[in-house]
Amino acid sequence: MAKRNDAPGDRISEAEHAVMEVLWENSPMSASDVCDRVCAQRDWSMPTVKTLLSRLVSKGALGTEPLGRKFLYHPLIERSDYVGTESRRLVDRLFGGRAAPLFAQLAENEALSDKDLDEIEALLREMRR
Amino acid sequence: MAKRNDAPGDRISEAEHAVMEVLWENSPMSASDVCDRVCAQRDWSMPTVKTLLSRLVSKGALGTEPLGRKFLYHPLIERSDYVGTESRRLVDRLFGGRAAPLFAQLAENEALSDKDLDEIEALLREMRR
DNA sequence: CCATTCCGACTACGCATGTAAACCTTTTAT
DNA sequence: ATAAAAGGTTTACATGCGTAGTCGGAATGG
Repeated sequence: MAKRNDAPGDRISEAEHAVMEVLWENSPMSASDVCDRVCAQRDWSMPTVKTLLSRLVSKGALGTEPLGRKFLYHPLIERSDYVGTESRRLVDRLFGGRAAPLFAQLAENEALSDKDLDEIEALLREMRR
Repeated sequence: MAKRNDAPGDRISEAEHAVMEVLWENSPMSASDVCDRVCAQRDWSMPTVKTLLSRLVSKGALGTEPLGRKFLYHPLIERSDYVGTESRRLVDRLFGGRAAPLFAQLAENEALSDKDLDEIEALLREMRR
């Protein structure tokens, strides 16, 4: 197996991730639209969002499609891929690649709601089949 | 509530984390001993390890205790705290704070061994009580 | 005692990141 | 048509991080 990186380029930083989130939620979007959403959460200015968009494009995480003279941005990598890669990174780094200790950790920190427990149980049962 | 950071200072970077790992495994240790262990895994040189140790000390993650003219380093923060904080960060950032989607993600990526499943099931049963 | 060695502290440096201003071109409104 | 607005590109800059060299003092060996 080769690199597990979907984007040919580098890693997506945390700030960049916030931008990705809004584009994953609502796909082809212009820079100003992205700014509207993102700047509502983080307190960023337009130039900041522009920079992040550019970096994501050069990292191969976003693609652009010209609409008139404007650009529409859309993700080139799947959210599930990103999330999967990041999750695995954490599990590898902190738990020697084993998921059970992670689960135990979350349990200990009371980070598991009843709903979580139910859903996990359901998933478990499903996987057993 | 204030800051969720255990160490009064800043975050522990990934390289720093590697140093913390060896000290969590074997607590009061001199810089050269740390270097021996760490440099076996990552390909670092002594100065690099020294730098990381210093940074960890100034971040409040490590304490030093003079032994002769040498220093012995030991963790000031618990591994479980660090691991817990990091896990929660990831869950918050990627899964809206819910653990079940993380679990689903790992399941989908086949990141769960049979052993993991067994252990998680056991934990689940235990928590239900 | 003097040279070598060991060690911690300080300095260095390039790259990523967070954050943003300046600039240039094109469109739009007056 | 001309000024203003909109949008993408370039440049900027401080901080953090990965990685490492140098310095100065203490210990040790001869």
